[in-house]
Amino acid sequence: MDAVFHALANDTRRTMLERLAEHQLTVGELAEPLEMSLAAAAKHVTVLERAGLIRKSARGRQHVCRLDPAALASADAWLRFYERHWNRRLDALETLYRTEPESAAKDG
Amino acid sequence: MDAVFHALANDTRRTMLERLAEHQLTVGELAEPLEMSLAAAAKHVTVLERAGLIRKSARGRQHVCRLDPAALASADAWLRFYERHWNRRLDALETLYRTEPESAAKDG
DNA sequence: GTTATCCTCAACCATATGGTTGAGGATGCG
DNA sequence: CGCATCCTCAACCATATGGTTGAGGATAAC
Repeated sequence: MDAVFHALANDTRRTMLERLAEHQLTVGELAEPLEMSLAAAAKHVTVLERAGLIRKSARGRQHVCRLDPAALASADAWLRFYERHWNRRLDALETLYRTEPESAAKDG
Repeated sequence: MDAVFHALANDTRRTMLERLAEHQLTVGELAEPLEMSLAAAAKHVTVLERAGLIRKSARGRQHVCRLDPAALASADAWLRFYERHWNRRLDALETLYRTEPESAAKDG
């Protein structure tokens, strides 16, 4: 889970995922629009792979990357689970504002 | 967005958020169960705060932390948006398997 | 006023991260 | 074969991260 969120915590890598949501792409294709070396881009790909967000397979000398939604689903599940709590808190706060504005203001 | 996912990419901080989903807590209360110094825990709190995930307010010498769901909602929105694409890809892949197993195997 | 408590801040350290370059393996092409 | 291409690997560098300790500010308690 650390690895998944860490992988998502970088705009280059999120952009890669966005592009991979459309087509599968080779490492070179992923690197092409980026203003960094191929080696640097390949490192980002490795981070995504080790987080389980993508899979790589060799096709000749090209390495094709495609999305693996399982890890993303687990991150999503984490957020959704706690979202329930947050919504509960927000509802409670809203109720508090309606009934006791001063106390609610103190709370937040 | 980088900051939000970075903040989530650490188990100590996710645990803090889980606890804050239940009650608001002081920095000391957040630090108490952790096997690290108060200063280290306070640094984690700062990371959460700078990501916009929590808000801190002074109450005497205690600093009370409570969840701010807005940033979490944005992370959730990102995941949900791309989830649509992933699901579409998965559906397409499934269809491909039904109609052209060999070609589908090549694709993944 | 004095002392204890809660927390921040600054300095420091080890390791991780994100980039570079250069070398080289494996494959495709003429 | 000989060479170009795609990519990995290793070494290196600057900076960030996650922890420590020690000092100290602000507030609470006596």
